[in-house]
Amino acid sequence: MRKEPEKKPAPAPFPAAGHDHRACADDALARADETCARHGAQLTDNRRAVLRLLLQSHRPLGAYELVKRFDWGGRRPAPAQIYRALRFLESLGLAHRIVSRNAYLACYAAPGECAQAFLVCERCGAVAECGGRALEKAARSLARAARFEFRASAVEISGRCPDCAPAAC
Amino acid sequence: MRKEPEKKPAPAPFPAAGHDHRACADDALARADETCARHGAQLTDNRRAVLRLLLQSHRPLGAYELVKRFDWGGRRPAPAQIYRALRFLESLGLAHRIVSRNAYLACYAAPGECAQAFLVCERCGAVAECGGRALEKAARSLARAARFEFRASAVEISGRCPDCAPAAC
DNA sequence: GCCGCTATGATACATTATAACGCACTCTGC
DNA sequence: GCAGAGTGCGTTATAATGTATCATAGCGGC
Repeated sequence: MRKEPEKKPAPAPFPAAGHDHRACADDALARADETCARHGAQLTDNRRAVLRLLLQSHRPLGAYELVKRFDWGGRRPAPAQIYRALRFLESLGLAHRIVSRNAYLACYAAPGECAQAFLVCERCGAVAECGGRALEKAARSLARAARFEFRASAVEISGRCPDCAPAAC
Repeated sequence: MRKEPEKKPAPAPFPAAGHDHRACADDALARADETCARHGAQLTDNRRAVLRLLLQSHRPLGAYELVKRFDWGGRRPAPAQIYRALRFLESLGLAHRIVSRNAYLACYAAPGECAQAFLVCERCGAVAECGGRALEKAARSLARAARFEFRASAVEISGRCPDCAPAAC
């Protein structure tokens, strides 16, 4: 999902039917370790647990949903706990906030590859991250034209994912 | 701000220094009347008041900020009141929600012209709506490549507005 | 040991948004 | 005029989301 050197325009951002969640998540977790090491940051138990939950779900989860799922030997962490981890993960690009849903999605892309463009299915809630070089370029040129100093762009495209689209084949 | 037939790439989306708020707001309000008439919807006192507040501020306001500003002869409306009006205004494209700020911005553009791309200043909070034809095109093609059925795209670009950018002249 | 730093655990609180209900008004058909 | 449907208003209560704050624990450096 993340190595193909630009053969297809978009390498099927929604996980395919036979998709192996576990391998995919383990993979991403390993990359997260690397990323943290590279930044001199620690992927503590807390943060790792939150990331793992996000990776397992393979779809965006709300902070309070994470609180519910967080198994802490019976107890539950306070929201602040979760938000801290999320902020950390976001700051390293290991997770993204889907602002239109108040939810958080693990990033499966390789470090440099994640482009902050999201396809959000209105029906099933699935979200795919997809490379938006063209989008970012357009955003940058728009900003430049308005003499606006670009820092980041967040693009959320809503519609229907392939599974939910009405028989588009 | 909204009639120039594509002479400049972006016609200064942030209001200029000598900008006449009142005229601009009255103008937009008149257009809102038209829009409502065209849709067979009523721009009731409540809705008009909320829209006017948004237009006056010329920057995004939170729902509770609107509650505070709403002068109702001493009393204050309940949040629900405001949210209802906002939902109505949004549904007709007379106002937009700036998701990244949980705030609402009046739309100053002519009905067909509003493009749902926003430049959000991180420092002063100003937001400009600006035409994003290229952006939307890129978004559409991205969606198509992922076999995703496009319905709408929301683009929020964060950075510094011309006034807040560090001496870019 | 002691300092400075970072992350945690906990409580409380702030902010944003919706549900639910009954009333008032308007329009329509009779 | 009047019943009934539809829409919007005003109100109360509550849900959902996000932060501030503070004390504590652990860890590395000196």
